[in-house]
Amino acid sequence: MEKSDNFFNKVYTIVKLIPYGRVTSYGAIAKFLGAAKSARMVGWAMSASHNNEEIPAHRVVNRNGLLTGKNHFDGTNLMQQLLENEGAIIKENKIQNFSAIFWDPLKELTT
DNA sequence: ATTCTGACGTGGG
DNA sequence: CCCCACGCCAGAA
Repeated sequence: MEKSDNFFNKVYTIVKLIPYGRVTSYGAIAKFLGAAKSARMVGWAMSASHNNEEIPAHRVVNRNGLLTGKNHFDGTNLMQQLLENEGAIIKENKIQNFSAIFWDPLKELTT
């Protein structure tokens, strides 16, 4: 049934490529896929990733470094704990050192 | 078909 | 950095 969900596959690939202790934003992935205007679709695909393989969705946050999707995880602060476990500083669902651990596929993945 | 909402982004203040 | 308004694409009611 893999009609043309190529978009999803790409998102999963990028997220799975995110190194340990690193995070990226939906917009960065969306732009990398050429759908910068559809950053929402990235998050939408992420919701589907929940049913797919083990995708480190906790490493994907919005451009503000805010854990917008933490509400979609199993627990209440599961996403935050995972990120903190990787060395991220989170306060009130916000990554303090976001700019420090930010991983841009357009910059790091492509050269 | 119409309307709302949503794991978002950008621009202006 | 935070808040407000608008734009975008897709799915659900």
